[in-house]
Amino acid sequence: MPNPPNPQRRSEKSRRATLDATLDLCAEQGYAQVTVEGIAARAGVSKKTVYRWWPSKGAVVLEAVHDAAVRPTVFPDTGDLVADLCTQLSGVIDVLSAPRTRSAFIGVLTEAQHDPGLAEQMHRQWIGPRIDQFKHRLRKAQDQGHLPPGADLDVIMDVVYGPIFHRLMVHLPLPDEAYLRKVVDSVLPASDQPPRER
Amino acid sequence: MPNPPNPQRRSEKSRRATLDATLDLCAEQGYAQVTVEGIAARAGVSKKTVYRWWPSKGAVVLEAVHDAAVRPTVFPDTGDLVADLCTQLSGVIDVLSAPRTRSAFIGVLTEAQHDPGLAEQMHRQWIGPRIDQFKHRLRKAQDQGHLPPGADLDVIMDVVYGPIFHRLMVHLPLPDEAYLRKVVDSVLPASDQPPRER
DNA sequence: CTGTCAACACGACACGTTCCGTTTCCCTAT
DNA sequence: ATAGGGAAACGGAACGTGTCGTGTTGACAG
Repeated sequence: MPNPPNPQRRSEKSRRATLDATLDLCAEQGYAQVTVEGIAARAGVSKKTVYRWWPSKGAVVLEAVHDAAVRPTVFPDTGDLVADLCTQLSGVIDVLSAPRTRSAFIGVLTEAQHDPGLAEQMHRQWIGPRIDQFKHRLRKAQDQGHLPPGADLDVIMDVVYGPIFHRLMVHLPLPDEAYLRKVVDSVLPASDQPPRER
Repeated sequence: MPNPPNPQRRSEKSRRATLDATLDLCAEQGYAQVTVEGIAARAGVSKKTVYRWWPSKGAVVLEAVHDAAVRPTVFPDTGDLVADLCTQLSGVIDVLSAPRTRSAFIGVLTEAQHDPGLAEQMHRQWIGPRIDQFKHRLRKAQDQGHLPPGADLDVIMDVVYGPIFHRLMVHLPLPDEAYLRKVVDSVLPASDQPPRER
């Protein structure tokens, strides 16, 4: 019986080679053309090894993208809500534009639509934390009087992130900084002037 | 050499059976599990026949969804912009919620991310016309003074459709009517009535 | 701290499956 | 007569699994 492998003995070298090969291949051929066989070959790794640690191609790509994208998309907190929003959104757009991550990102996002397991993992290690950070930042802005207490955080989140996903799905060019600012401005209830000073 | 088939002699019965079987199978098994072989078998049609008229599974599903979704998502014009927006958006959400169309819709949308030909066709016969209708309706509202002349139609479109795609991709429940209205209200520059004080 | 050793992750390769997209052959309707 | 439709089979690609040596690794003894 295949006992679950022991993570302690896992070869970090193989792991890295696999993830790197994955992003490279996604960039070169596009997500759909990438196969587990191809990844293994490029990484100089056995297919068996890939399947030992990941259940599917999607899972490999998810980890590869997560690995590469977490850093550029952290949520800053400089005290200036609008600026912070724009910074974070720009980070996301960069990841969605950079050749090395774009296809992999889109691929895993779309694959998660058909693979419940992948969707669950993506949500747990990615989407969920982002949403929490986002709302946390917005609540803080509320406390500081930069945002009305009654503002609907869900609506704001949808409206701010929505355009990126909309344009992505519909194959329109992604928003640039100026456009982003327009969106952010158009939706954030302009109560920037403190109702009460902090 | 395979001459291009003659559309005049095409069997409408086979076409319908194929499209119906496609939606059924998508609903039953999910888009990813559906195969051309399965479609042909369910439709009582030869695989050859499918490939004679469509280049790929994605193309079949695109036509099937388009066929089923065009009617419920037409853009109304009652003179009331907010109401019309909500109506059309509800139509889209219905298609994205109904079991028979949901999986097929999402499937073709995501597949188009990896298949340029499919993306092009989807844009030509679907997305493009919708965008045109949308902007046409908004310009009319501008002419009638229901929307400020300076309003950025692209921003409005992104912000209004964005939440649907965002929530779809991120696996959150789709907006309901009340939520939609909130979004629409929050973004439409309220020049609907003579400038009200706020 | 160091040498030993069994466990186990690894790479290589081969296997049975599934589905693809195409082809062949014959039938049928126009 | 022509051309689309149905049945069946094809080679090819990729899947996910299994086997088999090889060699690295971590644990333990001294």
